[in-house]
Amino acid sequence: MFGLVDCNNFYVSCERVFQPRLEGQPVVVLSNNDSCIISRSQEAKALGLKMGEPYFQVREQLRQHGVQVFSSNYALYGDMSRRVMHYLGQTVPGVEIYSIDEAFLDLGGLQRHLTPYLGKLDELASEIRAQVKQRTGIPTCVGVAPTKTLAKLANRLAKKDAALGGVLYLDSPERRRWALGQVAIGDVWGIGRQYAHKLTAVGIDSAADLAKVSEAWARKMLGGVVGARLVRELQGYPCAGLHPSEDGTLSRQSISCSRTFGRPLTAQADVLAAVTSFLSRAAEKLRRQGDQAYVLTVYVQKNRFDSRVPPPYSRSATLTLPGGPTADTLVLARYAAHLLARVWEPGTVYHKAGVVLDGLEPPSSGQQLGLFAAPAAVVVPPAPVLVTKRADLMAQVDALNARYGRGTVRLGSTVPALAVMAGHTRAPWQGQAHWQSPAFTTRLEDLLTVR
DNA sequence: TATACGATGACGACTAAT
DNA sequence: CCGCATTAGTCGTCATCG
Repeated sequence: MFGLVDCNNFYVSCERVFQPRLEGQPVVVLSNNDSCIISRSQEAKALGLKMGEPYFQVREQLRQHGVQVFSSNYALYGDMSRRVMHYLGQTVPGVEIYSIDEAFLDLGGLQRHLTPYLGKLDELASEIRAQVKQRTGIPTCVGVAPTKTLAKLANRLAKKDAALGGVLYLDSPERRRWALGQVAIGDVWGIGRQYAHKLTAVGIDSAADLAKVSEAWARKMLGGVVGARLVRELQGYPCAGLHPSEDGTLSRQSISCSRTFGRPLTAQADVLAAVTSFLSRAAEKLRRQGDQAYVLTVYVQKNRFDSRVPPPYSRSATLTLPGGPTADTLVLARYAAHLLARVWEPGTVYHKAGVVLDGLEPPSSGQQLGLFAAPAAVVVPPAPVLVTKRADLMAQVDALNARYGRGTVRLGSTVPALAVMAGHTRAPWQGQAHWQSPAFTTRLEDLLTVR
């Protein structure tokens, strides 16, 4: 049996925890560079504001209705997420952190101290919900069902119907049949816009309709094995297990960093500064995870919303690192510069860039190489003492940046000389964040004062 | 003026090895 | 040496989800 804990309007809820005046108010949180709406309070949803809506298109509407607007504050949201996940980890034996605001729980074999809840999983779910609220201030809903897909579905219904008290346990086939009939096809986990359109065209309008199709049909219509699994899960047969998150953290298979620029860029030196900066961030995340990367991708994007700009909007270049896996920012940055030159088209106006680290694996010790090992003849191991010095250097840089703030120590190539000479404090690729709340939980000077 | 970011997986085209 | 089939891997693009 699976539980799904999903925080309500998570980013808005995080802002509300530290600013109770926001309760009952329409509130939205904007994405990076104050571009798009990415979190809405119930009151904001009631005004018709949509997820992903560009800010500049609704600015007037927000002003008219007195909507409280926030730039995103990921330091705060990440910290609140850790608090929620930490409590869940302490409480149930298996927790899979699915996203910043969601976790799957293994409610199959409960530990002894939870056995009073056996057969009363709705009571356990209610208790978890109440404890998360009390300990972190974050409201949640909990769905419980025999498969992950049904737990997602139960969670959605728990959110929709306030009479359920934030919890729905699909404990019987009858309840499951009822629940399937309540959910529109496009709201099923794994059914996006394309599939929803395809399915409604042939009269499949609800989760219940989809649960009735044959496996062969699902394979044909919904991308092979993925579709077959989805239908089986709706029928109550688990096809996906729980992947517990080790000590409350998530280990990624890939790490990326990308941003839309503060303004369109045409100079390769400016984009290189951006790419190098993104690469530095990605490499920091890589080292924090304790891994090395074997594959590096750099991509650049034009403005796909500009009708004068013809597709393709994006170009990428990927490289399997000739020197083998590394977590060294300087090594990675050197290759990133080459990859940027490969995708660069002179005379193009660029809008966004990003880097991706793939083929992540822990540092290999001695001769032992991992999944992505190159042929032995090609592997040229650097002198061990040098590796140690470089690893030490990276550790020192990470420590300084952690202590004195991100960007205290950074690569020279992230700082375009012209920008410095012109006295700009902000690099041309950096955006704005006009309405950021204080880092209530992670910066000493921003801590709340209680009188 | 202005339209997110990050993670995952699928697929087609291509290459190398067997 | 070539042609063919198969497999694994690489690389670029696209779609989906939260």
